Formats: sequence, C-alpha cells, structure tokens
Amino acid sequence: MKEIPKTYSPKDHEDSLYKMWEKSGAFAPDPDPKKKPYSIMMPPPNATGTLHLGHATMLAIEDILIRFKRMQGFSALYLPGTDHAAIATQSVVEKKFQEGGMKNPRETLGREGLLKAIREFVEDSKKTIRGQVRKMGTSCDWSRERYTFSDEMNHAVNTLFKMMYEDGLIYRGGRIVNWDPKMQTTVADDELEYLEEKAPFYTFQYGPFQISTSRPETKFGDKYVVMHPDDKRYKKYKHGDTFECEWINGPVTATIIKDEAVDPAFGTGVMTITPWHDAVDFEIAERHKLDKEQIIDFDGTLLEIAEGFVGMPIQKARPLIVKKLEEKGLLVNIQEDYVHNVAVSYRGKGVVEPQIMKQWFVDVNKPAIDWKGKKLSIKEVLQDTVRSGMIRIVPDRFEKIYFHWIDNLRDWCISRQIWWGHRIPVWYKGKELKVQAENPGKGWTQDGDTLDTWFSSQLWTFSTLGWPEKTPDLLRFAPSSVLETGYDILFFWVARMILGTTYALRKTGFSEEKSIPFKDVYLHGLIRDIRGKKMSKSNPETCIDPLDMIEKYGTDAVRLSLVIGGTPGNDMRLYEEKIAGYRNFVNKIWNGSRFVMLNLDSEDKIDLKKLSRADKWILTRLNEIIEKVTEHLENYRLSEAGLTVYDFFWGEYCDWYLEISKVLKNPAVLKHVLQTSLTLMHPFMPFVTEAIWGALAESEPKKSKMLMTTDWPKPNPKFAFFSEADEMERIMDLIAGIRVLRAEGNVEAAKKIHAIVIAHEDTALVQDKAEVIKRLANLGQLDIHENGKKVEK
RNA sequence: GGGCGCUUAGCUCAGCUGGUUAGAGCAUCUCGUUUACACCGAGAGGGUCGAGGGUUCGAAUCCCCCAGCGCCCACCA
Repeated sequence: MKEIPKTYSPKDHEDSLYKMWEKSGAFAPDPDPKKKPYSIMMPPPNATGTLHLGHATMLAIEDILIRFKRMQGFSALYLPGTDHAAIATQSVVEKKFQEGGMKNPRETLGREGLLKAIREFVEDSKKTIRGQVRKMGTSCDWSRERYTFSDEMNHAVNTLFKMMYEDGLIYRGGRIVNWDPKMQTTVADDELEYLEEKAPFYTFQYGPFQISTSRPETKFGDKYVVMHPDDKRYKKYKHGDTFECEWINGPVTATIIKDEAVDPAFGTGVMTITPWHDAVDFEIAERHKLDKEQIIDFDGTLLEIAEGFVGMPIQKARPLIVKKLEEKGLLVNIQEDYVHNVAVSYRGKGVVEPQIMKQWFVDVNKPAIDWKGKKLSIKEVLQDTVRSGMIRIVPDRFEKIYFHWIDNLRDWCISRQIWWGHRIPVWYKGKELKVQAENPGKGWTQDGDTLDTWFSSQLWTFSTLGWPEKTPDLLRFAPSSVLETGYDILFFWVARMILGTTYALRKTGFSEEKSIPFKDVYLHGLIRDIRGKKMSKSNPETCIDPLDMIEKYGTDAVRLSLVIGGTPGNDMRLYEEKIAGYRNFVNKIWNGSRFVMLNLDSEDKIDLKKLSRADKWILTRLNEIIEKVTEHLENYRLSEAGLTVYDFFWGEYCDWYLEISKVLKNPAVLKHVLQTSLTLMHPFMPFVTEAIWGALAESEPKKSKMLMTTDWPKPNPKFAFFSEADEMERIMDLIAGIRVLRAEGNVEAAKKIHAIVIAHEDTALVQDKAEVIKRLANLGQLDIHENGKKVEK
C-alpha cells in the first residue's frame, strides 16, 4: 500500500483528472442509438473577460445534472460555447482605446480596424474562459464548442432573418426607439434600467392652460395640448380647437387633443406632447395623426428648432430655457426635488433619449406561425408553449412573470448602430431592397447596422446543432432537456429563445413538440455577499473570485458551496467560511476512504449470512439514501440531494459505522458503501471522488473503469433488512391497544394515539407517522383532513 | 399602482405533498489525541419558526390579515 497523505490536496489531482476525462472521450455523448438523449446547451459566457460567480454557479449546476444523467445511462450532450455579446464587447474594447488616449476609436480606426481589434480581444478572452470552464470540472464536449459569431451562426442568423422578412414578421419602420447617445446605438426595452433621480418639476403657463414638465428642453416644438375627453374642467374645449399663445421662441398656434392616455388626476390634467422623444406621446401622436418634430440630436444637443439654444447639450440648456420662460412671465412654479425615473442603458450606462428612427423590428402580433392547426402570432406561441406545459419553468412562480412580460411586449427593435455583431443581411440600391447575405452586385450597399445580440443568441439551442441543415445532432439532441440560467435573463434570453426557436423550427418542418428550445427551464438565484448585497469588484472585501477560491480550497468545495443551501429562483449569500466548510467535507471523504483502504482484505463479496446488525443498518440506510438522492436530483432539488449524501457520509458512515468497524469490521461492506457513496457524490464533487475511486481500483486492476462513466446506483432489494412494511407492522402492534378507545369518540382517541406514539421510547421505529395516522383513520378511529377539508373514507 | 420573494438558533440557511421530540454548518461551552481525519470525535447550551387571527386530532408547512426587508413590471406629462 502506497503512502497516502493525511490531507487531500486538490491541486495535486484536479488538472490531471480533468485531462484523463477529456482524453477518454467520455465528455462526448455516447453514440449508442439505444441510449436516450439528454442535452444541455451551456449558456455561452460573454467573451469579454473572466468567469464570475454567476458563471461558476451555472457550470456547477449544469455539470451536476449532466454527470448524473450520464451515469444514469443517457447519451448526454453538454455543449460549450461563448457569446460575442455585441454592445458589451464593443464598449469594453472602445473603452480600452479611450483609456489609452484614443478619443474616438470608431473614427480613428474605421469599421474594419475596430472590428479587427475586437476580434483579437475576443479570441484572447475565449482562451481564458475555456481554461476557467475546465477549472470548474465542467464535463462538456469540447469537440462541439460553438461561438455565437461564427460563420455557421451567421448563416443561421441570415436564414432566419430572411424567413421572417418574407413572412412579414420583420419589417423596417420609423418608430420610437431607445437611443443611447453614449454608445451611439439603439437599445431594447428590456435593456433599460431605471434610476431614481431628483430634479425640479416646472409648471408653465401655456395659453389658458398650465402644463408641467421636468424636461423643459423638449418643449420647443410643443403645439398640441392633450386632456382626457371626460375631464369636466375642460368641457368647453373641443377636440381640434386651436388657439394662439406665447411660448419659448415666440407665439405658436396650439391644437386641442382629447385622449384617454391622460390621467385627469395628475397635476392639472393637461399636458403638451413631444412625440419624437417620448413613447407615450408618440402613441398619442400616432392615434391622432399629429406632426412629429425632432428637438434633440442624436448626440444629445439641441437642433435648429431651439433657435437661440441650438447646439447646446440638454443639461446646459435646461436652466437657460426656464430662465427665458420666467422672464416672459410664463413660469408658474417650481417644485424642487421631484423624484422621477431616468432610463439608463443596461450595458453602456448612458442616459437614454427616446428618438424616432428608421429601424428594423420584429412584429410580435402578426399571426404568421403555423401552430397546432392555427395561425398564431409570436405572442400567442410564446404563451402557448408554457401554458400547455410543453415548457416547464422551475420554480413555477416565474411562469406568471413570464406571462406578464408577454402581455407588455411591444415590437422588438433588432437593429443596432454598432459594428460588432451580425450585419443586417439587407442591401439597398436607390429605392430597391434585397434581403440576402451576399452582395447582389454593383451599386448595391449593405445596411450599415448590426443585429441585437439576442437575435443571434435566441438560436443557441439549435443553431449549435447545425440548423438550418438537418444534421444527425439536430435530430437527436433538439429540443434540449433543460436550460439552466439566472432568473435575471428570463426576458432577455429565455423568452427570446422560445420566440426564435418555435418560429424557425416550425418553419423548417419540425413538429410543435420538436420546435421548442428546451423542455425545462431551471432558474438559479443570484449570488450575494455576506450582507446580502450584490457582489461587485468595487467592493473587494466581500467580492469573491471563484478562481481564487478554487486555488485555495479546491473545485469540489467551491462547487458544493454554490449549490448547497440554494434553492431555485432564490438568491444565496456566499462567504469564505462556507467554502472552507465544504473543503473540510472533501477532506473528510479523503480520510474516511484512507481508513477503508487500510482495512481492506482480499475478500470483497458481501456475504449476506455474515452481517452484523450495524452492517445491516448501514446497508439499509444506503438503499434509502440512493433512493432519496436520485429522487431529489430528478426534481431539481440539488441542494437537498447534496445535503442528503453529505449527512449520510459524514454523520452515519464516518462517525458511526467506521467507528464500529474499529471493533467489528466487515471490509466488504465497508468498501461497498464507500464506493456507492462516491458514486452518489460524484456529480457534486467530481475530483475527490474520482481520485479515490482510482486509488481503490489499484487494488483490483480488473475493475478500472472511471467513476465518471460508472452506472448510477439503484437500491439493492437484498439490503432492505429493515423494511418499511416490517416497521409499520411493529408500530401497528404497538398501538393496537388503542382500538378500545374507539368508543370514546374521534377527538379523544386521536389525542391519546398522538400522546402514545410520541411518548413511546422506541420512537425511532416510527418512520412515517402520517401513514400510521392514515391507517388508523381507515380503521374508523379518526377523520383525516387535507387542506382544511375532510377526506372521505 | 400591479406582482413576486424572504422573515426559522448569535450568524448563514435547509425543512419536498400538513404528521417522529423543528434540523445543518459556522460560532460558543465541556471533555477527548483511540486503527482515518484537529480541515477531527463525543457531548452541551441556544428557537413561543416576523405579529395576530382561522382551518385541523395535529400547522414552520394550508387560509386570512398586518408589519419589516428585498426584487420585478408598469406609470411618472
């Protein structure tokens, strides 16, 4: 027997074990067609930097699921990849240049130059990320690695765009969009963040009315006064009436508009509108076919309409405009410190200015998808997939949130004015327009815009398998079994995947059941620091870098700390002591195994006739543990599953059974329980378990299969020495005497049963009190209630 | 304004469909180096399960109501 160190050192094993797994080919799905497919497409991390705790959590959870299923005998595909993350990546690279002194990288480098720089940066990031994903022990199939901006992906994106355009689901139109003046691009509704800001709230005299605003700089072109049609105060004004009034740059002719969008209870119940720079105003203007005029330029300065203020940034102009109105006697009052929300770009953090622009949109209301015998709109299909149970969201409360999001969904603006991303496959020549990837010929120029990142990542689960080609992988592994991600991108990504996948796959001949991106959605919570705050690098005291922790405590400990104690959809706090605690557990396994290895003998078959009471007990418990862990894992209760083996291995096997073995030992049982426990623990902590498995195999060279590809255990009926049925009979005997209480009536009988069952010193025998009570009820001794209702019979 | 989540031991959290005497880790205290492990073992203390009502033989769990904290969505002229 080799000298085994007393302390497990993760560093001495992890890299070589990972290499062994990778080399063995076991990360790839088993090609055996008899095996059922199981697939997870790894949500691709942005190729912009390094792995954080969110990624680590995702990888830990997915790898547990995939290892579990692989051991259960599925042909398990875990497909890795990275995301080009359009806006995020371009802004990171631009910032780098700016920090290096280049004021305007777009201007200095030009389109091709900047793209080249981004490409290099991304390739570098990808390398880093691949290394980090491996560090986590992730058992994904590297031979199938994908990237959202590869040529194959581009082909899929162009194909989808063309199909949707031809079906009228993609259109080009001048509509109001969110413009980020900082990044110089549009951003989607979901990519806005609202920050509370205190600003003065001004009320001005506008003809006979008083109107209020926190943004006087948008008011130059105001020539419509809107009020609710039922507002009695303004009954004498009719829709379409006009009047003359004095305004910022002289007299204007104003028109009265009656519209229900106005809340009569807010302020004076009257407002002027700025359709070019406000979504609600835009809708009012659309309804009544009103003029729209641009006031603010795309760089955030005022246009000619502002006359004396032209060219001024809005923040600078605001007080000056107020001053001018005050001098004209039109300022009624100022309410200081008025709280309102400012829309900020989620990525670039620039303050967003609504603008009317010609952009590309996805129509979410047009009935154009063949779905279960009807023509349905994108919105309707989105609803149906979840409502009909084709897709299940875990935890299910997020289904409500999902439906609510769909209710509020507007047409999706998919064009972006940045350069890093899939180019819009549209060409123009004069008034002509062609939708295709290739240049149609001389005189044609391509649309300069790129597509929203989510337009390409919505295709992730099936474009990665070769779509639009009907590859064997696509036919076998789509739809994927589960999508595991943080609840914070439910709308950004999860919903959009359902959108893109159902359309694309239905369109290319797949059945409804086959046209969903995934069957289950598992949403994990956010990792927070010990105080419950979001972790950020700006707070190094509580911010934890998963790679530092791996270095210090080993991957197995980090994986456990990210999974145990967490429940789907709920945030979890993480702190170093917790990781240290699981490091201790890893070491415990190491040492428990060391003890076993020191006590092995040549005979390793369990002889049922030579079992002590302790042997029988530990084998019975093992059966129960197998059953419980399997059931928890099947139902996405990862934390419960992990805790169950943890408690069993440490509390029962090590603290109790190993101690007994010092006096009365059965090496065969010792080894069997250890090996089975290692199997159960392997998905959670692949490294130690594999290392020990290998060490055990040294003594029996014929059985040298890797733990990773060993079969998942099943309870062994021969080891059920203390069956539940036996226990139940004993309990029934125990309480048989109470039957005489029947005559005394239900309540009294029940109370006495309660007291007796609880007070009996051998309560360990009472494994399932509920069952006892139910059986008593069947004997007519008491009523059973469930959810407040009496259960008949 | 609408919705969701959380509130359980000093701290961080489990507790699946109501059913053994409400659990774990860390922390605290006592004892202990014995065929693995001090990153350990044996044991102890510590909880009216946020407040109040209800249903039930039985409630941390189900229902109602309230409070505090957090999050999401909509609106914000």
